[in-house]
Amino acid sequence: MVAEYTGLAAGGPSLAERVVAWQRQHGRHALPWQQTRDPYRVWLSEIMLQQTQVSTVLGYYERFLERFPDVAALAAAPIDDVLALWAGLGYYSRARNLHRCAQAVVADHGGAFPHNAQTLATLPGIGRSTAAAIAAFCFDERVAILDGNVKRVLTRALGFGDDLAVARHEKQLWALAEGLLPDSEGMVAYTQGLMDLGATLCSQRSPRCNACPLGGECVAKQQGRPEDYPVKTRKLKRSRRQLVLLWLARGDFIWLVRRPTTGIWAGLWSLPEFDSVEALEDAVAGWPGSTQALPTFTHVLTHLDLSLEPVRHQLADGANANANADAELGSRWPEGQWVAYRDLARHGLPAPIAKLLGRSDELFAAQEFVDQGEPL
DNA sequence: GATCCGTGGCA
DNA sequence: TTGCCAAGGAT
Repeated sequence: MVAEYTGLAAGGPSLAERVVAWQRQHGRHALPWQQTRDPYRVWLSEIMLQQTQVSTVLGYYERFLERFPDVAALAAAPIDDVLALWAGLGYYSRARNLHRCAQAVVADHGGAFPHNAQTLATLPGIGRSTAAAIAAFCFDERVAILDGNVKRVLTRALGFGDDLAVARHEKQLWALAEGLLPDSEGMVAYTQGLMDLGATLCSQRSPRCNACPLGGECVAKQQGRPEDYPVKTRKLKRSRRQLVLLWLARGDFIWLVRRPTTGIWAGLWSLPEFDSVEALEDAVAGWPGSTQALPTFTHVLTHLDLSLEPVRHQLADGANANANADAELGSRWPEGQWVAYRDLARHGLPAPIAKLLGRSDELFAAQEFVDQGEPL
């Protein structure tokens, strides 16, 4: 059931007019990706910002542009270079799709991004909302976005109380969003303004309705319960998974393997993973050197609590032993390689793995206490 | 349609 | 401690 946005019935400024005027005066204008209408830069920002907050993206965006200044440079780069710059941002399929998209733009579109949302949405990693954002920002196309911010703003303004977990209802909201669009001249400010409203005033928990340009026209504010929107039933049951990891070191080098192309951290470099501590111990039993269990720690994902159990094995020196070890390692992990600690940043590592390896001094210190029989 | 895919911040 | 989720998309 949709209560009507009352500004329309009252003959006052339309929702779009209010949002456009507010954005131009009070919205955000200094974000790095707002200084341009270059589709490459806008596209990069939109992909990085998917399910990711602005403050997190800022540093990644600048580093990425410095290394890949245009779509041709990105398309020509090795995927490992892309993943290395994406490491820590999460949702790594975005990085792989980003790379594939750049290559498609070069190969299929003459090196230029398509100028309309419909064609943009055919490219890897660009869905309906992202395509619309690029088309609106770069080409003034009259097309609606519907991300988390806009869902919140529109459901509140319209009093749209139907469950967005139901596809039919979300489709209805898309249609409503399209019906609210201003003329093309206002598309940039309108699109940006909806997101600015959702990110600043119209927040999830404590919306600042007093400062909102929609004022008393907002149905949710009239009802006095803006926090009740949007309605979205969720059954997020978090599961647990155990990761037994082998930190295999030899001198200043560490053995890294490429993770499978599917599943968590797909395609990134990480430590060899085992099904159990026993399986890991069986594998290293015949290798020269010393084995130490490191402290277990938890890494929390949206749907998953990961329990990471790292075991460190320091391979002893010795030409014969090293040759045998390398042969077995190469056989067991064909895509593995010895990486110098100083070169770790050149590899895309999952955040908890980078954190683990970066805390080596701390962990080794803790381990020494264990060796001496002292409590941690 | 339901599930999967990261990380960090916040209450 | 736990839940929630942010400029979503692919399968």
